[in-house]
Amino acid sequence: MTLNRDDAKKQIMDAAGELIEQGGAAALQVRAIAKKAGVSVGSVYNIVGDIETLHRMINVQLLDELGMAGTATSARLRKDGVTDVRERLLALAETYLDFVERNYAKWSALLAFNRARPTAELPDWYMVRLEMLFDIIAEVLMDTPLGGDEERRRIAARALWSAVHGIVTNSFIGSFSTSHESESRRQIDLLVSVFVRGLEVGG
Amino acid sequence: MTLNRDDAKKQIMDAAGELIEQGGAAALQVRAIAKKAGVSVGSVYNIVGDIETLHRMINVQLLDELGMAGTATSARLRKDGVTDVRERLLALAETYLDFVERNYAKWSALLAFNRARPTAELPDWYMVRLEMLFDIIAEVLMDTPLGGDEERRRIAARALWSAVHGIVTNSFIGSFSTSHESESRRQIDLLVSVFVRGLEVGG
DNA sequence: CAGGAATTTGAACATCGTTCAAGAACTTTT
DNA sequence: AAAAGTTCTTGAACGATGTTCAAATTCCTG
Repeated sequence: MTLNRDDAKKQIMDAAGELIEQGGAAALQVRAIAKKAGVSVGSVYNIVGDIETLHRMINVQLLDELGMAGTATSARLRKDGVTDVRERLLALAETYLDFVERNYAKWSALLAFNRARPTAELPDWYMVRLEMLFDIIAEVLMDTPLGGDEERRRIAARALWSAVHGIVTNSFIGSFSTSHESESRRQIDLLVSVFVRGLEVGG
Repeated sequence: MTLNRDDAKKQIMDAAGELIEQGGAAALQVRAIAKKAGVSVGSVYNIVGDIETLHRMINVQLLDELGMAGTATSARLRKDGVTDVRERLLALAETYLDFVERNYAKWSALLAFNRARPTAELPDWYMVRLEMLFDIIAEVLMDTPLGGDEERRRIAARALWSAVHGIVTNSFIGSFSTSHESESRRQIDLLVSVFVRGLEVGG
């Protein structure tokens, strides 16, 4: 019994994901993928193209999962009637932090993706998904003095998301073993709290 | 006339830097390095170890340069008698942004460095240099209500630095071609301004 | 200048991503 | 149901990569 194309594609994606989780982006090797997925080396190329494309697909899948996690948190907050901006931003940051913790190897591989010199072409597969994440934050910022100014709200949403992203990334790289969890949580808590207070005060 | 060991090392480092600037981390290949530096393949291994070690050396050099740039800005601000916290933080962020712009390929290669699965061992070559950068920020935060609380000041400094780092990284990845410059500057300006206002207001 | 120590060299090796002619499997036609 | 045509799968082969190490070369010392 052989696999049809869709099943084979799923097998390859799963094998690739497991390999990254076990050995990082460096472990994403055609022969290992083929063996784990139960197909030949040539089939990997027929089905997913080259390795770079496969890694891109893994990254897209990962960003989509993150987007769904963010959307789910956002919906839960709405259902629970949580209105406090600080609390909602912290909950979303917590969702992001949890996600990176649970998918650290894949996330690290995503960040290490750009090994070739950056070209002028913008990777829209990345940006399109980032926009969705920004929008989740922007929606929360509706309930601040920024609510009326769409442009500034957009800027603030991107800034906040990128800020949390930077904190999480640096904390994980920095002290992976012991205190990265509480360390990044404290940084996020302080940054978000102070930022929201600054928002609610200023004109 | 042959090269002595120190000269050869410098030649190799320079060649490696040029290769990264031209073709990213993927262009860091032994034979290209050896040819450009005027030594043999074996000598590259005798002098700098393997390619990963060489890339680590490039990264350390880069972080040191960034540290020096930050220290220089800090000194200039002190000499000019600039006391406003917001202005000083923005000047430091501008220094960072300029640095990444001028060394984009090398910086991108640094971010793409961790291709193997992250181990429990913390890369102290990275952390030691990051600490220096954090300290520059922490010094500025002395002139805020956080001045007395050393622990919270440390957290805030790391959070701020990581935040700016995240903004710059995302902006460069996002829209490399046209508006990444003004986009990241606006995000940094907004984040720092709101954050400082929140600091000066709250207890 | 001879002899030993240290360094440099590049061919050789293992392994990587990728290709593609040949075979296997499947579909359509007669 | 057999044949012809089409599509897909396979894995050996190719070029390129990081790394090694015996031989050659250079350097140092008595």
